[in-house]
Amino acid sequence: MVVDQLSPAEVDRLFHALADATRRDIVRRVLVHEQSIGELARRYPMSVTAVQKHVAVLVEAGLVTKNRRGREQRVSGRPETVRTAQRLLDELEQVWRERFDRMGSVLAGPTTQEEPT
Amino acid sequence: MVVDQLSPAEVDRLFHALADATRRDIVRRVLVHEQSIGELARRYPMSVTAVQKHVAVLVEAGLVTKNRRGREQRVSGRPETVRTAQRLLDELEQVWRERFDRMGSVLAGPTTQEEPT
DNA sequence: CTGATCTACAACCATTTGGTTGTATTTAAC
DNA sequence: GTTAAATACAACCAAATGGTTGTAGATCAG
Repeated sequence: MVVDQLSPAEVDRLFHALADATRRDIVRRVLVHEQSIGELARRYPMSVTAVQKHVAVLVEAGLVTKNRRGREQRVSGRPETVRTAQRLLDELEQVWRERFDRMGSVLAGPTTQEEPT
Repeated sequence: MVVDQLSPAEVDRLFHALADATRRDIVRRVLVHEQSIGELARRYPMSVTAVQKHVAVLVEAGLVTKNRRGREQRVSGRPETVRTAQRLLDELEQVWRERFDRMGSVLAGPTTQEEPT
């Protein structure tokens, strides 16, 4: 039930990587098919260097990988890591669901016990 | 199938809000039961002001709400927004799944037909 | 009313972020 | 062997982030 293997810092990196529209778009593209830095850069109104940095952030987060192919660097998506993020949110939602279930118990009868602070 | 109503900037805010361990912990707590700023602050090694700022970020992201109750401000979690984040990730994963399906089609042979949209 | 508590907010600070330009290295093409 | 293309990387910059302290306004208790 506990997702981890990921340190809080890694989770930070993961969600931080997703908190930028350009990076999300890059992930979307390279989940469809790998693409070079240059190909990606042509799609955004920014320098190749800027895209390089975005890709570096995504690599650190584990959302994409780089594979050198001759003089280009092919970027491809890692769906497992998207899944990891999903599981983290599922855990969060589960916390709420458990409360919801407890509330159901309250409605069902007086046997429910509050957790002490 | 399309999640939207959320602008890219709103999605940015949502994931950015989740990209901090303290904020994730606050969300977890207030999903269980609402809590005042002060109560929350006692749990973290930082000032009340710092926690206030974290809560403000979470409010902007729609992950929590504040409700004044006398002199305190009760913070409670919004599970719908957690759900929204999940759907955004589901969409990302779906992009990959569609590619996977296309690859499957190729492997299965040329007779396979995509489901019309 | 007085005093304590809870929250708000401004000002400040160091670090990180997201971008730039410029230079260097590697690889491909001719 | 030159030249062009793709990437890497350092240096720089403005703005945002995540924290602090200090001050002030509400609200509750006595």
